[in-house]
Amino acid sequence: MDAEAIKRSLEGSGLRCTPQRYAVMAFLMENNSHPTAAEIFEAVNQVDPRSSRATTYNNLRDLVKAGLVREVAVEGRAARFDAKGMRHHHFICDRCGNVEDIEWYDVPRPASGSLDKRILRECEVIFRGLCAKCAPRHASR
Amino acid sequence: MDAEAIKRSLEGSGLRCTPQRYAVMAFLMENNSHPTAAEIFEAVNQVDPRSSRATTYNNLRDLVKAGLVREVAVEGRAARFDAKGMRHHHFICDRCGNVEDIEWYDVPRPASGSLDKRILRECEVIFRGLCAKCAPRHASR
DNA sequence: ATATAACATTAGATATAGTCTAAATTACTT
DNA sequence: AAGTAATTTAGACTATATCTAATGTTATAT
Repeated sequence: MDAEAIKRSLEGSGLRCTPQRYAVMAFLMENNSHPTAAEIFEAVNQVDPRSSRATTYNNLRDLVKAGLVREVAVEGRAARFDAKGMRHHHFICDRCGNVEDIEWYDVPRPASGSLDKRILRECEVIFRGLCAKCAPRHASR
Repeated sequence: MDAEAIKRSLEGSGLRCTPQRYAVMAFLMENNSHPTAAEIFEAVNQVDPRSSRATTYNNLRDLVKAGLVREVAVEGRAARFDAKGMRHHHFICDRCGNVEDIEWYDVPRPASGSLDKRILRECEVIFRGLCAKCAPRHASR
C-alpha cells in the first residue's frame, strides 16, 4: 500500500490527490471487504473527522468513472465498492448481501451474432448463494 | 401467454392468483424489456386503474421470492425485473442502464476450492458496454 | 352456505440511498 | 506567489423502496 503509488494512480487518471480522495482510495486498497459508501464514509471519518458524505459519494463516482474502482449493485441494498486490483469475479450472499471475491478466470464470450450492434466493454460473473457465515444456519432471514 | 398457465404457476408457488399479481406476472411474461417497478406499476394501472404502488412492490417481491421472476440490480438506477422463462444472461448498457437478454450458455464453475464453505445457488454473467441505441453516438452522457 | 383464518391490498408515512446546489476552499500550474 | 480550475461542504432535495395498520378477499372447514 505505497502512498506514492496511490497518488500516482490518481494523477494518472487526471484526478487530484486530495486527502479525502486519497483516504477513500487507500481504504479500498487495504480492504477487500467490498464496503458500502456509508461504511467507507464512516471509516474515512475516523481518520480525518472532517469529510462529508457528499464528498465520499463524489469521490466514489469519480474513482469508478476513472476505472480505478468497481461498483457492484446488490438487489435491494446499497451498492458496494472495491479497488480494481487483481481481476476477480464476485459472490453475493442471498441472505446478508455481502460481496466476496472469487478467483478470476476467463469466461467465454457468447456466440458472436448475439451481441450484434452492441459495444462490449466487459463481462463479469456473479455467483449467488449463501456465504460461509450464512450457510450453516439456513434459518431466519 | 395462456392465462391458465400463469394462474397455475402462481398457485404452484403457493401464491394466490389475485388480479394485481396476475397483472404483474402477465406483463412480465409478455414483455422481455426488463421494466422497473415504476414502469410495471404504470403499465398495470392502465389496465386496471385500481392498484397501488405498494402492491406492485409487494407482488414483485413475492414473485422473486417464489423464483418466478428475476430481479436485476443496476448501478445507480432502479432495479429491473424479468419473468424467469428461458434462462439467459444479461447485457447492461453503461449509458442508459437498459437491460437486455443475451442467449444462455453454460459458464464453467471456478476451481472447486474457491467456493469452499459457501453454498452456490446460481451463476450469472453480466455483459457491459453500450447498447445498440447508445453505441453510434458515444457523445454526451 | 357461512364462518373463519390466512392472505392480499391500500394510502400514506417513513426509511434508505444517493444527488444537487452554491458558496468556500484547496491543489496544481506558471 | 498568484491564478484557476477542481474539490469540498452542509444541508436540502430526489428517487427508490418499505412499513403500518386498517380494510378487503379468498380458501377451507364446518
